[in-house]
Amino acid sequence: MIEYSRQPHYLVAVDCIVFGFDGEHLKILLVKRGLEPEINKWSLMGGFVGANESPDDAANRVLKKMTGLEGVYLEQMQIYGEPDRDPIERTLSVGYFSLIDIHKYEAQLNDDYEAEWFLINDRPKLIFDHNQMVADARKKLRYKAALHPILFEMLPKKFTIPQLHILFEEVNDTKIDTRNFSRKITSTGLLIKLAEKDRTGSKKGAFYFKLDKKKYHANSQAFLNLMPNLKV
Amino acid sequence: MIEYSRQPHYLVAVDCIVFGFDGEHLKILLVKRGLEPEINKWSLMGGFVGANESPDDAANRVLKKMTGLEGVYLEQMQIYGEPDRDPIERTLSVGYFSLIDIHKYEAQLNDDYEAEWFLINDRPKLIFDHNQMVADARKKLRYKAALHPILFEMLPKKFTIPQLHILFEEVNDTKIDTRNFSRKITSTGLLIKLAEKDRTGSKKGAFYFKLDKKKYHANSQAFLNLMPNLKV
DNA sequence: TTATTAATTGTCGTTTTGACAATTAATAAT
DNA sequence: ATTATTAATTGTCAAAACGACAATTAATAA
Repeated sequence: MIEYSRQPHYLVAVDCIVFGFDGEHLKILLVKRGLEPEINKWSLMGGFVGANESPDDAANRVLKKMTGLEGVYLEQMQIYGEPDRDPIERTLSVGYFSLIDIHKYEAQLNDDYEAEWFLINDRPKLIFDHNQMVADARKKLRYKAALHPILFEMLPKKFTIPQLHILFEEVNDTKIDTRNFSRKITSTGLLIKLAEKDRTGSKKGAFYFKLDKKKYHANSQAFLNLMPNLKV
Repeated sequence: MIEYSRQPHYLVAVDCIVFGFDGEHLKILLVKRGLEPEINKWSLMGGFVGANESPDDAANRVLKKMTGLEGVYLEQMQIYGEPDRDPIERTLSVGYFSLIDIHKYEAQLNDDYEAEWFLINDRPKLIFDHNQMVADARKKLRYKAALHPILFEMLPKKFTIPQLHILFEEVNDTKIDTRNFSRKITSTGLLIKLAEKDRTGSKKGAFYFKLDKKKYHANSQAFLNLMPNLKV
């Protein structure tokens, strides 16, 4: 009969794929690894799951420590558990992907943890299976963003439709008709138009919008169709 | 500095939510637990992740052992890792949900493992957080089935549209217009009409269909809209 | 031959979609 | 001051998808 005592025990870690948007391009936040093996190589931000915390707790803790941010969008992706994925000792890692407003990120932490933002399409090779994690996260981000209004999480409180438009194009790596896009986005009923305009980058200026938080949280589970000609 | 050696180690398990369809109702397969604690209580089928296997491997092994089936639909759901979820020792469990053709299930295994099929809406209380796992799996099944043609996995090779119709209604716990349903299902182009008819249960008989495997695998990632008036 | 039953095919107005064009509000140039 | 320029915004329209609803068909039983 199977008993607990005879079973092998493993290390359990979390790794976070942190996405941000600088107004032009999709970026991810990487850190220089601080322990052996592969010390000083680029990796995702991660850590071991402590004795008194759940994996979700651990991911939030790591994120807080390395970005200064709390209560950000964080979603469990999948577990990575090939027996030999860590050469030192068997470690299973729970992958999370996170969407943050890049401007809220506390830049002084760059120094503390040797963190750095990279263009998603121009990033260094990462340790272990972290490259696969990034690829999976990107795919999942695309999938979710096509159905649910999550990309707002990467924009400041006040944003314009052109900003949102560029972000959608970045995430999906495709061109989207501006006219149809703004109609579709406004028809969700999730945006509240503000009186103020953003004048940087255009003569006419683009109206700021903010999220209707109430409707956003009420409808965060609803299926939308935010991408034209959608084929995954 | 954080080192591997100082970190706590945990047991890692898998638990499978196995869905089946008997032609009328959605069912799940449960087993009587064979080890302490909570021995002889109903639980999901699960097991510890062995030293030389990934969690996916472990889930497949458990499923093979307890149902006799290989190569069935199996999808990672999420990890369950609250520190106190197992009273004996900290154990993290990866939840999987699986869709099988209930008729392929090898019934003699009922005796070997004290397994039993239960109506999804009339099941016993389960141990630990397994009740939550079932609730999560049900939600995820609904979500995925609304977008991707996965419910075929619970039907035999030859099936009729009325059978599929009942299954969709069961999964979504709602009535669906038969006329619109069959139009929508056939318009996916995934079904091949056979010459043979199923004569049980109706005078006219319903044509058998089979899945166009080629298109099915090519389009398994595509977004469909298989549920009318969809609001999650 | 007719009644019955469930499967199947059909109708049609409404809504959504997406390709494409025109207008507008500002600033910069003349 | 007038005009050119630029990007944001609003508009048009045909095709497709959607969903409420009805009629027909293929079999068996009466």
